Amino acid sequence: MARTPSCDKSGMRKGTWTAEEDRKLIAYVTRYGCWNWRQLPKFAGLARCGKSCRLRWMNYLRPNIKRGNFTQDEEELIIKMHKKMGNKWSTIAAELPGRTDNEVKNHWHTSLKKRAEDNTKTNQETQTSKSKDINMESTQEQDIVFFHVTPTSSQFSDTTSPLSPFSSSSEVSSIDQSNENLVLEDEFGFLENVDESFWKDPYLDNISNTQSGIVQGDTTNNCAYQNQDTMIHEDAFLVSPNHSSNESLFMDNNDLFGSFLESYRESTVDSFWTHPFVADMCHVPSELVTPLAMESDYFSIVYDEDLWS
DNA sequence: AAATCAGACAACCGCTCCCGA
DNA sequence: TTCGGGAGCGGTTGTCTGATT
Repeated sequence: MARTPSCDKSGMRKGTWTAEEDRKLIAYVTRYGCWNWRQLPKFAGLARCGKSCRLRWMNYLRPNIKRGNFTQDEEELIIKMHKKMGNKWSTIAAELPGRTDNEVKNHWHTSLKKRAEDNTKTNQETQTSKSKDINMESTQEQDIVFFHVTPTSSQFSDTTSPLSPFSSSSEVSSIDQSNENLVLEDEFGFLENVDESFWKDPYLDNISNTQSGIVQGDTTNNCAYQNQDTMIHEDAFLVSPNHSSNESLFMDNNDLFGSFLESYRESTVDSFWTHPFVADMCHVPSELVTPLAMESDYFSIVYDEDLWS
């Protein structure tokens, strides 16, 4: 998936974005906004063209982006809208909160296109068959075709379940929708299932305070984990507790940071899983994060108490 | 176990649109 | 009204990953 990093003629980096680049872009845009994409990389300390920065922010880093599999409703809407307006991906994406045009476009090309074609074919055959018996006066109803697809594992999650980068995995199928507590334990049973050896990992030696939940952060080494096998984000954003580093910008302006958190509070819980903000949340002052965690059944934090004390 | 294939998706490229001077 | 620069959009590519042979 990741492209081999390279540079173009002018020395601009190309290819996959690194965690460090993401961090710089997030930090800059969060503080100053995207006032000029062309100039932005220069001020943000990025050796990227503005276009690349914009794409990265719009498609992956900005808040409220929904990751994970498309629901059946979303897929039906995409197919329906595509039939009506063609490749107007941005218009279609606008009807799907949290989805980007790029994501919709990719999903169309990888799975929906063929399905839509097959369905149209089937539909036409059905119509041909019917026309032998029925003299249809109008074909108006053919303009909109609904596709009823047999749910697969990738379509299992409904709109009420948390969409995380892991929600498409097989463990989701063990969800007991009738018991929320059980759901959390089954799907995200990290805490009770943690292998002792995981906590002996030198990366996590300094973790001293554990709240129940899902996201496991390591402020010492800037990593966030979903479980011992799945690191959500390496080189996660560390907000300096002593205001001395460049990363202390959130601390310097609590109003700004407050509004930043507010955007998460207003969004669905899905956004907490948006890479890499989950990790970012692990590295903000506990007094800011804890209330946020209390509001969500799905979010919590592990942090280095000594670091923040 | 290795090779091959197909699906998925991040990212680039070129074109068009829009807006301000 | 025209022109230039920036932003946005859609097409396409390149690479990874999991499934299959």
